[in-house]
Formats: sequence, structure tokens, C-alpha cells
Amino acid sequence: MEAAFEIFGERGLAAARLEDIAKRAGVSKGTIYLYFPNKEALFTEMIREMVISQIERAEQEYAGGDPEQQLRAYYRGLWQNLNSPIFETVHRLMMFELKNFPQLGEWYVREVVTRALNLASSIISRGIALGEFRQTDPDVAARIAHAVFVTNAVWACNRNQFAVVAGDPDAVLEQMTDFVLHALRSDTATPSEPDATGAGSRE
Amino acid sequence: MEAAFEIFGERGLAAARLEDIAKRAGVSKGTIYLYFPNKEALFTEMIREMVISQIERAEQEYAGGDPEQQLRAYYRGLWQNLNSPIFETVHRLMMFELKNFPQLGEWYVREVVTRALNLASSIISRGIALGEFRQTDPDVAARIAHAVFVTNAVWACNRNQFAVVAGDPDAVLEQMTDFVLHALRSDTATPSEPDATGAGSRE
DNA sequence: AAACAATGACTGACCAGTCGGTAATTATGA
DNA sequence: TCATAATTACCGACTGGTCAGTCATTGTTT
Repeated sequence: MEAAFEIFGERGLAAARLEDIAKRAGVSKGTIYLYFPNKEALFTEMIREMVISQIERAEQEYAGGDPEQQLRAYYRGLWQNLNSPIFETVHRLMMFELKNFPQLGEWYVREVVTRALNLASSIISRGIALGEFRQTDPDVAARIAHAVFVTNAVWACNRNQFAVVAGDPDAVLEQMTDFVLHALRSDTATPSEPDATGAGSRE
Repeated sequence: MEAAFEIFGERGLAAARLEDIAKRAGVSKGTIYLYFPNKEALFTEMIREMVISQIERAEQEYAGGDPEQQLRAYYRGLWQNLNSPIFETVHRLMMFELKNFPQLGEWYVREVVTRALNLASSIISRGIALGEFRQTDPDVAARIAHAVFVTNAVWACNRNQFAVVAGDPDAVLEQMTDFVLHALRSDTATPSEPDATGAGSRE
């Protein structure tokens, strides 16, 4: 499975050679076919397994602190995950093969994207209820904030080409978090003093 | 070139068959080799040409109005471009083949990403100078805002899988623009009354 | 000796790239 | 004006190599 991840990651589904995967795994090509019906099955299974391992590694609790602190912690974790080699590879392969494996894509969205978004959304909800964040649709806000991190992670993972837009990971994390929190903060609330009287102005 | 765009777009570089491209273009395979040394050259040339055509189509002026209105117009245009089939395909292919064609990637970043970012950055700069936007690094803000649009465009272009996160394009545009403007607005300025006394609080 | 696990040579399909040939167009010259 | 030559544009059968998937064989365990 690791071998499949490496070879598929390097060359993509179409250009990867089963024999290379076998060699890297220390087995012969025939052995692969004892466990997988064909190349595509090995591919999708590899994606699934890698995503699951990544999710398990990422499972965290964001209990303590006010919503802002929770959100900061959440996005710190997200940023770490998105910058891992596993995400980089899985994301690239998924986006490319999406049309060829629609059911895999649906599974990914359900198990990964939606799950992550719901977590962020619930934190934001709490922040809105407490008056720290402005009145806004938490799902929408979570979605948009998530988008910030995904694209920046892609850039960060491709430093060579995206040097212009990919700075120091910690600095970028800080910038993104600040940006998102600014967008969320209720107009009257100040960063250090969460409580405020008025709610968001419009919508 | 159009045929190459369609076939490469459908199957990717590795899985695309030159004969299919030839057929779609209404010529024979041999003819392709009269104009391109090999498959890769056809691929990179196709990307370049498509990007250039897209840029030319996108060249707009954002002269009138206050920075907020300019930014709104800018992002409306960006959103349109990102949602075009050309962008969807080029972006997907670029991201996937980035490692195999580093110089193409650099060219893309220079000619497309950086150019777009600089435009947004200059508008934001003006907004900061006018006190409408808070004190912040305009390059950083432009980068982060851009990220919002890119990921959401990818989602929007893959409605089938990302139905959960991809809403009505116009609504999403509105949501993203609002989000970004909220993140940019100086704490004291209200949406409808740009001018204010105090500047951004920190950083 | 039976059951299981693994092998790697082999097959058949596929396809990038070649090249000898054909058709269409233009140039030349009487 | 028309035959002929020269040039250009194009074709598609062919080659050589690659590789997914198979299966008869070999090794290993029970």
C-alpha cells in the first residue's frame, strides 16, 4: 500500500507501472493480483487507506477556550494535515481522477471535507451565539475559511513553483487565521474583549 | 489545439491518445508531428495557448469607484474566469503535471497567478491608504482572498461530487466577496460609510 | 500430501513516433 | 493556356517498445 502510494504519487494512475509498485513493495507483480483485481482497485483502495490513516492521525478535540482559541487550534491542526505529504499526494490524485472515480470522490467529500467543515462550523456557531462572531451562516463561513487553507496548502506543497505566494508555513498560518478571524469577528467586538452589545450589522 | 485541449482535458497527459486528438482535429496522427516534436510539446503548447487566450479574455480595467467597488468588480471577473471550462481544465492539468513540467509551472505562476495577485494587491493598497481597509500587508491579503476563490471554483466545477459545498455561483460569489471585505474592512469603518478616523488596531 | 502463497515469463493489446508515399498547390516555361 | 516540375501539406500503415493482466510452475506451510 505504501509502495502504491509512492509510485502513484510520483507518476499518477495512468503512468504508474504495476511492476514498479511490486518492486518497491518487495514482491512480484503477480502477488499484487492475489489481493487486488486490477490497477484501479489498487489505486482506489490506496487512496481510501491513506485518507483513513490521515483522518485517524488528525482526530483531535477542541474543547477548551473561547471560540476564537478553539478555531485557532482547529486551523493549526488543519494546516498541519494539509501540509503533510499524504494530503498533498491524495489531494492531487483525487482532484485529477475525480471524473474517473466519482463514487470515490463522493466518499472523500463525505468522510473528509464535510466532516472537517462541520467541525469548524460548530465552533463558529458557538462563537456567533456568544456574540464573539458576527451574525452569519456558519456553514458558509466554514466553507470559505476552509478554502483559504486548501489553496495555500497546495501552494506551500509546491514551493518550487509557487515560491512567490508560499511563505514560511507558520507565518502563513498566522496570516490566514488572522484573516479569517477578522472576517468573522462581530463589528463591535475587539480581539481581546470578546463580549459586546450589538450584533452583526446586516444579513 | 482545441482538440488537444479536449482530449488532454478528458484523459490527462499520460492516458490521452494522439490518434484521438488527430481524429478530433480532423487530421491524421502524422500531421501532428509536422507541427510538434512530440506529445509533451503539444501538451505544454496547448496549456500556454489556452492560458493566453484566457488572459486576453480576462483583461479588464478596474478604474472607477471606491476600492470596495473595485474589488467587488475584480472578484466578479475573477470568479467568472475561474468558473470557465478553460480554467477548470488548465488548472487541473497544471496542478497534476507541475512536477513534470516545472518551467511551465513557473511560467504559469508568473504570467497568471502573480499578475492577478498584483492587481488585487494594488486595489487593496489603495483601500488601506484611504482608510477603508485596515492596516495589513496587501500582498498577503490578496493571496489569502485569492485562495478563497480558487478552491471554491474547483468545488463549483465539480458540482457532482462537491454538491455539499458548491452552491449557486452567484450566491457563492456574494458570500466570498462579503467574507473578504469583512476581513479587510478597518474595524471602525462601516460598510456604507467608508471614511473613519482611527486606523487598524494592531500589526 | 494437501493447501496455500508467491513467482516471473508470457501474451495480447495498445500507442508514440516514423517514414515512404500521395494529393494539392504553386511556379516555371514554352 | 497548359503541361510539367517543384514544393508543400498531409496521410496512415508500420515498428518497436511498453505494460496490464494471466497462469503454469515453484516454494512453503500445515
